[in-house]
Amino acid sequence: MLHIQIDPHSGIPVYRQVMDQIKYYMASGLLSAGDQLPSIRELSKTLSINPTTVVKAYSELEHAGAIESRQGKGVFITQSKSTLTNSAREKALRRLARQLVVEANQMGAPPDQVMRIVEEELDQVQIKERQGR
Amino acid sequence: MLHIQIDPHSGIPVYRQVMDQIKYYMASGLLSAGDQLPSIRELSKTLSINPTTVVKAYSELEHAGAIESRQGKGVFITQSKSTLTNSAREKALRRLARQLVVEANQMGAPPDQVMRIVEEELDQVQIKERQGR
Amino acid sequence: MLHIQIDPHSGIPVYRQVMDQIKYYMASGLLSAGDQLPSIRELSKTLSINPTTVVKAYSELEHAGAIESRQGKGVFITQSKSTLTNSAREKALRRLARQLVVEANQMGAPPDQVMRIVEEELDQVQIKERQGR
Amino acid sequence: MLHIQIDPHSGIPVYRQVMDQIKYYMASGLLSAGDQLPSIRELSKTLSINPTTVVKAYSELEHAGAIESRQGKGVFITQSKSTLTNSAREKALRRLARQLVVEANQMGAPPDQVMRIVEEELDQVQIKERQGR
DNA sequence: GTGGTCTAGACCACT
DNA sequence: GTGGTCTAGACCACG
Repeated sequence: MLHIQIDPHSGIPVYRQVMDQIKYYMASGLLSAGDQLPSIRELSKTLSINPTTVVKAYSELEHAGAIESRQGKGVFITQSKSTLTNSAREKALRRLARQLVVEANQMGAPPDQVMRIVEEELDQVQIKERQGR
Repeated sequence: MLHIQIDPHSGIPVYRQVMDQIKYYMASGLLSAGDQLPSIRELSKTLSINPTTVVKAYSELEHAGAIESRQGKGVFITQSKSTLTNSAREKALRRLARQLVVEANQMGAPPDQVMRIVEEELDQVQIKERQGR
Repeated sequence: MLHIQIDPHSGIPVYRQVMDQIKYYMASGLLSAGDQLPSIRELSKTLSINPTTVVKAYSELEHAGAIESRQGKGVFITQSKSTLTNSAREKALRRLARQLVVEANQMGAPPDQVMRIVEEELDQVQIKERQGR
Repeated sequence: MLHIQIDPHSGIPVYRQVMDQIKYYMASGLLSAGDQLPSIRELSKTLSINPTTVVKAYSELEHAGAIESRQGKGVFITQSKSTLTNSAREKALRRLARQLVVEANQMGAPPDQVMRIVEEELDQVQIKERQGR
């Protein structure tokens, strides 16, 4: 049973919130390859959102290669071998890193703090991954 | 003279990019209370963007209390640094760091690559700041 | 002015028909990098289909890297540098090639005919590409 | 003994894959008029798919006049080859070829690669056919 | 039961 | 004006 929380006033699109939380569960090992996700109808009822919003979240995740939907069967986590080129991957990560760094700088946070936080987040993913197996 | 760079392909709204970079200059000390900002007409011409986009950026900044427009005189900085508490700062950074880490995990990028990219981006900001002063 | 024809009884999803025809126009050089596509509202009215169906076609094309949509400006053809790995590309093409070959075999079409048809289609794309430049 | 292979990841509906491969065997002469097909129960067990999926494949084939089910006796082939005219055949193949070429263009794959892949797939079908006889 | 597509219509964000 | 998101509800395809 997946615990996803939606904040309709956050300004972040609802389908994005769904995607992000599923990705986080995957990174932290609570969801792994082969696991079945809640059905579109079920999740939409649980979250009190429109089914098509869930459809959008799921199909974006499918585009990203994170999940796979099978007609009449359901939606499943894939063992994603990335189909992105190295340069595309680097570029995407660099954009996120820059966002973090600029925000930190703007707030006056020292580089050490940024590195510490990133390390901690990396560890959390690693640790949970080990637990899951 | 303010060096603002707009990337129309970044996915971030243009008015947001303008705001962020002005806030960034305020945080890094290049702009401080009392300094005058370029006029709407001037900035829109320099950046080749729509004047109404600059209007939106300025009015959001004014709403946030960061700048003040004085009729017929121009737009001026009213405060020079962020007022966030330490814990709020940490929380905001952690959100961005988590996004980066989760995305990296998704793409199968190793932790080393993430750390390397963050370090590189941190260095780059430092360099720019030194040049600016 | 783009001439797109929709056959609602073909069994092929409408958004797919839109995508395929735009891709074909790109391949044949009638649309090239930088060109603006009809707006969502305009195209939906022209084709007498729902705007969200056009949205779906456009956003799938954007995922494929073929087009780019800019908030408040419109939708434009990109100069797509592929972000797919070589193996993913080969795999996708092989699937289509297999479909063609199996269908041909099923119909009793000789290999020569298949090769001839593929060459002709390749030529058509090539020729029009040269004309466009 | 029919060798049918199902790929649940191909995106093609399972019942379609079953139909296509039976038609393929008919075209290649491995199945001819009067031959008996495996029972629904047997085939569904062999392929590890749902019996209703086999029912759907068989009934579509029956509807198309390719097979005939005789109550209590089994399912039999009624015709052994495609009845398409040359021009219809050419048209169908051209549609598939165009799809392949357009997609290749989209991904920036050179014409040579397309030709190479088609040749390889043609060869592979030939080999299978020879082995079957 | 499952997911896939489409419609009609609304509101928001951006330029 | 542009695209982006969301809702409500329908029908079809698949297993």
